[in-house]
This record gives sequence, structure tokens and C-alpha cells, in this order.
Amino acid sequence: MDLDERKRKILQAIIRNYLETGEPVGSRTISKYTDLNLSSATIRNEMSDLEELGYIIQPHTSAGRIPSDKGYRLYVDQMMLEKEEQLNQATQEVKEMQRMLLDREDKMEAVLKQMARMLAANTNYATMISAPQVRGNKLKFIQLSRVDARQLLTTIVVEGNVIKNDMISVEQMLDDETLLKLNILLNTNLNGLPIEEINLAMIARLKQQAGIHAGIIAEVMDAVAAVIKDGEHVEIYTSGANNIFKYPELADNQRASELITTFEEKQLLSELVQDTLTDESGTGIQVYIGSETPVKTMKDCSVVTATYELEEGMKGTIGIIGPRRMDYDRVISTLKTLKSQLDTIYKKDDGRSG
Amino acid sequence: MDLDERKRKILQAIIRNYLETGEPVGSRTISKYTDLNLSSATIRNEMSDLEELGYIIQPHTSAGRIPSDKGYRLYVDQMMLEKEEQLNQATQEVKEMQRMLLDREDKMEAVLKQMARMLAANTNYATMISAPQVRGNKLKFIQLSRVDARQLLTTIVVEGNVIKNDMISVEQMLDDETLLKLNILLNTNLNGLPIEEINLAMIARLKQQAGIHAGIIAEVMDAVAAVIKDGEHVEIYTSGANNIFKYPELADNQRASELITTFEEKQLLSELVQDTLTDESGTGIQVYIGSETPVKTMKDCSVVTATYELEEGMKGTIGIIGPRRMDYDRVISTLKTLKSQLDTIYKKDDGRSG
DNA sequence: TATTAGCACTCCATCGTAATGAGTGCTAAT
DNA sequence: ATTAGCACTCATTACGATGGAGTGCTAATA
Repeated sequence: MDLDERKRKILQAIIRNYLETGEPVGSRTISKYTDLNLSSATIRNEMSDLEELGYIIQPHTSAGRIPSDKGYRLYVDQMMLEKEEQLNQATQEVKEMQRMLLDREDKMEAVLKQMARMLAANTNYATMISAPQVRGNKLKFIQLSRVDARQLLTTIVVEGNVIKNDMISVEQMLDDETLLKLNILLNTNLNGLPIEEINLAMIARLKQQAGIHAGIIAEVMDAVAAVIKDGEHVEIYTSGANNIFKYPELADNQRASELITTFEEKQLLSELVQDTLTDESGTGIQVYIGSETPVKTMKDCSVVTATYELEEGMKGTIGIIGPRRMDYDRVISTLKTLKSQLDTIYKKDDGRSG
Repeated sequence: MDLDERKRKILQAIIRNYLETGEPVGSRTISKYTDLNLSSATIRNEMSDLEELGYIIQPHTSAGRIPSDKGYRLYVDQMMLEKEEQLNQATQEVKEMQRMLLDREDKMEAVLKQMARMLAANTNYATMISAPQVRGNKLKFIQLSRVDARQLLTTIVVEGNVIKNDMISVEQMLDDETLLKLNILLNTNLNGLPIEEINLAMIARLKQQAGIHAGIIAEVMDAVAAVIKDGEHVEIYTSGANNIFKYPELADNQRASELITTFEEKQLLSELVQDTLTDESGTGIQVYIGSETPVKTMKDCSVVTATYELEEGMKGTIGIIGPRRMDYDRVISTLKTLKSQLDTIYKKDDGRSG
């Protein structure tokens, strides 16, 4: 099962070469490419073995070999370690991202979009970033205000500072006193409450207490329900989908169309996000090779993801989607740096290192 | 300049046929396709004339003819009218959209996204919808609330019910009285004010009156500024980008990549939105053929747009992007119906007919 | 005079046939 | 165990032949 040193070196050389060229690589190439000083014939024998072991594949007789998923897997699991440190210098682009995050405005959305864009431009792969998932579930603040004679505004804030507004139309103007009463009613009953504890019985009770204004309470509660629902919905930003056209193996109509659809219907990517958030391997970096990815339209791609963590325990995922012959070293290194930047910037207590 | 009846019929037949098949159409086909009972030789002569007049093009000698942009233009301007009524029956899909709009929730975003998706599925073209542009510019409501000891919440509502929230962190808790004072300060000065009348001098005055709480005022004013900025930013939703792969003339890597980028960087489409909003031809429907479109990456596409109008004079654009040989009849008819639905549903006073 | 039949010509698309060349597997020699 | 050498495979490319769709032109026709 375990490969001897020579086979490993040859496999590594094959993969490296293939990552660069995208063409099947032959024995003669390896014979020169490595420092093993072996003839092409010897390499051929070894390659034959490697193929039998399932690490490489021959697209057809009399073609060179290309790595199989198993081969790639071995490469990212073991062979890349030797290189890992080398690329760790923070590149200029990463610094720029850091700057962006530091003077981030209120709008996280804009920052994440821009980050996805930069990553895509930087790596030449497609990228996705999921907004940090809201874990907080306590109602922190709830208020009814009068905007004009016929319109009330509900403002709801949930732990984690997710804010939701809702306009409510009323037939006739509420006087200040009634408004105050309703606000007190809402606050005494709901403030500080975990949202899962809000049930039908409670809503019924509130409505009863509100008397003729039960309708307003109903609308407020609808808005609260909407907050909960919003929380489950993961916002995902993508960029650089057009990069897939740079890799012929992904650019045929069939595949391209599927991939573009996947990027457009971003919810298809939420499966991926879920997967990364559960399966923590410790480093926070995951590599999905070919059919390993949970999104089936990406079976011809490789996906590298990093999970980042912001204040208040909110987690998100950054993903890079490219061809199987992705520059794993570079991508992983970039994501590691980026992840550690994010973890650092927002950290409260950072146990393990980045 | 003006074509005689026979030439018109022939041109129409050529275009119809080309729209169906996507292949250059020859004289023999037309000879049979029309009810003119002319031999192919006669048709050839006429086609030769039509080419000289610039309505059709020969991709190469000994190929049939395809319509030029000028030809398409004539078709949509004049020849389609004869068909117009025919397709006006509201299809099932349009009805479904109407239903969606009627029980629309607060979230216009979701409705528009879904509408774009349905249109795309329905037409087999790519679609875009711009959210109605906010014209309202009066501050309707502004309020500071305490969420917890260190956090204040600003809520701002602008005419047209655009709502903006902003969290403000404070070093130490503000007592109720101070909060009330600040709220009165903000309201007396800002409520009902057109936002363009808010200038530096006024901000300075507010800050001065706020005394040691000038910082809070500054942050509130930043949030107000953000509302203004948000208003300028047009939200655009797209769907069905993958449909371009159904049309070989758009599906080559070069073009596809450009188009996908355009759909991804939606802001590139805002030019189109601007164009449609200014150039009102009366019907609210615009047709851009090939290079006529303001977005240069779409020079090989045709774009049909409809501007719709919601309550409070907010306008948006619906666009359908497909190949030059688009089914103009169907698309225009669909958009007309959809537009009239939208105009009707939200209408306050609808002068002209739909 | 307008239309049509007929014909030569053009040019794209398709197909089979080399020719090329990269790469392999195997065998025999080192 | 390694390597040189050789026959063999097969994708790719180039090339010419063929076929067919379609045109333009000319001469015949109504």
C-alpha cells in the first residue's frame, strides 16, 4: 500500500507537471524533469505500477498519464506539506483585503463581495463567500414607532445585531398612549427571549392582551418570524465565474452551463457551506477533489474552502472553485493567510494558531 | 427607400425562417415558404436587391441570407405589428407571476428574483430586473433607541419607505433624558427635510447643539448619508444566464465569458437601465438589436426591455437578453403583458393603456 | 417587361486517408 | 535492477476528394 520513496517522487513529479501544463505527462518528460537520473523505460515501469495502484490514469493507450482523484488526494494530504511554508509571505493582495476589512463599513455585504472579487482576480478561479451565519437567537430589542398617521414601523434586533424592519399600515392613527402600551406589552413579554421559545400560545396571549390591536401584534410577530427565517437563509456571494472558461476541461457547453447555473442559483452552494461548517478537520481548510464535493454539478472541479470565524462565534465559508488541476499549494496558502487575517482581526480569544 | 409589398413579404419570410432555424435561408426555401408563388430565381433577384439595400447579409458566397441589424430593426418596427394582438392572451406563467406579486411579502427582493427566474425559464433567454429606483427624498422618520448599555440603534425612514438601520457603539450608557433630547434635536431639525438640503453647516450646528454627544450625531449623519448613497445604487437581479449556451452563436468561450461576466458584475447592466429609463418611446418597451445596446459586451445579443412603474413613481426595468434571432414577437408580448400587470397592480392613476 | 428554367460556378462541410508524433509495453542486453 | 531498442497504438493534423446547398447569369418564355 505504501509507496516507496521513488514512486512517491515520480507521482509528485507527474502531478506537478500536470498542474502546470494540463497535458498528460509521459515517461520521457519525467525522466528529465526529476533528479532521479532514471531512464524513461524505468519510469515507464514505475508508472505502470502507479497506474495499477490507482494513482494515475491513462486517458487512452499511447497517451501520457494524468493524476486520478486518489493521486490528487495523496498529493494534497502528504506531498504538499513539504512546500507549505514557502508561500506564506503575505502577498500584496492579501494586505489590501486586510485594509478593506479594517475600515469596513457597516455593510458587511459590500466587503464580502469585494473580497470574493479580489480572490477571483487573484487566483484565476471562481470564488464564493458565505456571510457569517447568525447563531445568536435572543431577541435584544423590539419596538413599534409611528412614522406617519397610517404607518407604524417595527424594529427588531436579535443578538448578533441582526436588524429587521417592517412597515405596518393601520386604518387609523394610534395615539401615543396606545403605542406606549403596545411597546410595553411587547417588551415585557419578548425582550431577552430566545426566539425558539416564542410559540403559538404566547402569541395568542399577547393578542388577547392587545385587544382591538391584535392585528398589529400579529403583524409584529410575523416580522419576528421573518427574522428567524432570515437567519436560516445563508447569504452567499460569488465572483469570477467566468474564470472557468480559462480551463478547457470545464469550458465545454454542457459543463459550463451547469457550473454557471450553480453560481447563479447560489443556494445550491449552501450544501457546500453546511459541509464545511460541520466537518472541521482542525485546520479549518478543506479540500474536495472532483467527485468528493457535495455539490454534484462540480464533480469535475476541485474545491478548496476555509471556514472563518468572526466575533460572537459567527462562522462563514470561503471557497475557491477551479479545475481538478488546481494550484493547490497556492490556493491553500492564500486561504490560510486570509483565514488567519480574518480570525485575527475579529478575534476575541484565538486558541490555536493560524 | 421604401420596399414594395413583395420585398417586404420576402424579407419577412426570410427573418421568420431564420428566427426558427438559425440557419441562413436560401431562395428555394422562400419560394416554397411563402404564398407568393414565385420561382426561386425571382426570389433570388429580389434577395439580391434586399442585400444591396442592406436588409440581409450573405455570410459567404453560396450561402443563404441572414437578416442584418437593419433588417431586424425593420421587422420589429413594422412587420411585427400585424401579429401583435394574437399572442396577447395571458399565459399561465404570467398569471402565476401576478399571483406572486399580489401576495408579495415585504421583501421585494425575493419577488423580483423569483420573477427574473420565471421569466428566464419561460423564455429561454437571460433576464434581468432592476429594483424600482427610489425617487423619494424626504426624511420621514429618524430615531435613536437604546438596544443595550453600550449600543444605540439609529432607524431612518425615507419617503418611499426605504429603511436604514445603523448600530452605534457608545462608551457609556446614555440616560433616558439625554436620549430623548437627542431624538428631539434630530427630529425637529431633520424630519420632513429633503435630503439634499442637509449640508455641512447644518450638521455642524447639530453637533454643536449636541455638545459632548457630537460623536453620536456624526454617526447618525453618516447613516443618513449612507441612505442617500444607497438610493443611487440600483439593485439588479439576473437569472437564466446559462440560457446563452442554448444559442451556438453566443456560446463560444470568448463571448460566453464576456456575457457571464456582465451578468455577474451586475452594475455593468445599470447603463442599460439608465438608458431605458430616459428614452421613453411611449410604449415603455425598448428593443435593442445587436450593436444598438448600450452595453458593449452584448453587441452580439438583442435586448428587449420594459420599464414598469410602481406606486410613488418608482420605476424599474425588466430586460430580456438573447441572441439576435430572438423570438421578438413572443418576448415583446410577454413583456407587455407583464408590464401592464405590474402597472395595474400598483397603479394610482394610469393614463395610457397597457 | 416580368418571370422562369437551366447551368456553371462557388464555397462550406464532410469524410476517408495518410502522415506525424508522442507515448507505451515488451524483450533482450547490460 | 536498469536500460536500450523496437514494434505498436492512437490522437491529432493535414490534405484532397466529394457532395450539396445556394448563387448569379443568361436565355427562353408568358
